[in-house]
Amino acid sequence: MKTQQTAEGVARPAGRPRSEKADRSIIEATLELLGEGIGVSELSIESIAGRAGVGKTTIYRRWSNKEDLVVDALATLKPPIPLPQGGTVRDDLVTYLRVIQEESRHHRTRCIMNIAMSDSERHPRLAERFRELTMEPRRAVVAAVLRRGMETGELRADLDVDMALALLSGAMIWYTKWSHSGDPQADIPERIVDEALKGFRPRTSTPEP
Amino acid sequence: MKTQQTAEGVARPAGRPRSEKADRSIIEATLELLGEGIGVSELSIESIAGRAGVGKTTIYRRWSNKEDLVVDALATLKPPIPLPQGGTVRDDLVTYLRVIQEESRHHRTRCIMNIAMSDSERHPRLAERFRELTMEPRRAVVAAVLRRGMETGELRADLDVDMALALLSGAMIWYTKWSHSGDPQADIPERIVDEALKGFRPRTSTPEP
DNA sequence: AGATTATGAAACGAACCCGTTGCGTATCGG
DNA sequence: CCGATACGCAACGGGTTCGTTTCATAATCT
Repeated sequence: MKTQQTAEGVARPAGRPRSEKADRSIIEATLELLGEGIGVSELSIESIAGRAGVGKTTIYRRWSNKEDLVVDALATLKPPIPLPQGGTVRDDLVTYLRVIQEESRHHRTRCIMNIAMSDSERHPRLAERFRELTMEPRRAVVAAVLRRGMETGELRADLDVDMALALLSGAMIWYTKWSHSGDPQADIPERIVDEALKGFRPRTSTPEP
Repeated sequence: MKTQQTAEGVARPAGRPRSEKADRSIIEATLELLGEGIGVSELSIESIAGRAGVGKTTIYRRWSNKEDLVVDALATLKPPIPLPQGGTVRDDLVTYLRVIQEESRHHRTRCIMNIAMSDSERHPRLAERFRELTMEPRRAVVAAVLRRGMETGELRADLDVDMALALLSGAMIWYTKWSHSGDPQADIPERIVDEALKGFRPRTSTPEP
């Protein structure tokens, strides 16, 4: 096996190197198709090859099965890193939910989300990948905001962070999924946060600063 | 066109009548397959016919396309009508979420839910049918509970019922979807309700009766 | 009996998609 | 130049599903 050291010291096998352009166009074609609503099971290697302007051989040489390809494709999705980190906890939460709401307007985002939610049973690796790449970073960001609020006293000191996260994110998902007839509803993030902060019970005195 | 009046006064065309047994087995086979995780797009008429022990002709004679069949199949799903209507609002809400949680343990329910959430883009008629058959009745039940609480003073008089519903249901869905590694988490309904009732902000005095 | 319609089974041609192979060409190292 | 590998393309045999048609049989009404 003949190899050679490049200037950066990376071993390279003999022969024509693989085209990075082909790599990118395959991944991009995959994401495009998924973003158009094609489910993982309906996604065909042939359609990817056609969309990418690439021979099927080129795909099979890189990935042995469809799921591996989709996993790698999802891995290239960079989360827009919604880092509010500014004013009050209330404002940071609203900002965060606004990002989620804005994302949900993009057809592509909704389709990817659908894949993550529905194919989690049949494609656990996909679900896991999506979790660690998209869900977990955001969860951490919001959790940090909540914990800051618990320290400053803006939130209850005994708040259940996980549960608060579920209430906020769940409500946002609920509205993006079942908002009837696609009405804009621009103020949903504010309303979610305010309702969650206040709680459902009446309060006699308002301890807000 | 020769017809005849039956005892109930229903007009009947000449010739061999359609088999109601075939009707039922086709619908049931459809629901079985969907309940096993087969998506609407992967669902094939041939597989339904095979499962139902029926010729494809018999299916095509009744439904002109797959979506119509699935719509009719979903229409036969009776919601278990979770009607708490008993003690405090808090207990009724917990009872309701417990029903949702219990349902989400059944594989069939999860699959149907996935179809309703994911195929809503490509099959709006399916989503609409599911909405009016499953979501709406439950929404009405919980809304009634919440309104009762607003009258009795157990809940804030200015509570946003829709938003409260989104927070509760959204959080429950969130946990059923992303509960890591399938841990039981039997107390989730209580925790959701209590956290939602209390709200995130600290309170100085507790106005509960 | 005779007319009429439904049923299940089988087969049809067409369309996809699978994963693989062969082909001529392109791009690398030596 | 030569060996090696990758490329796009076309074709392969094999599979599934489509929607339709044909056929012998079954059920119902006149």
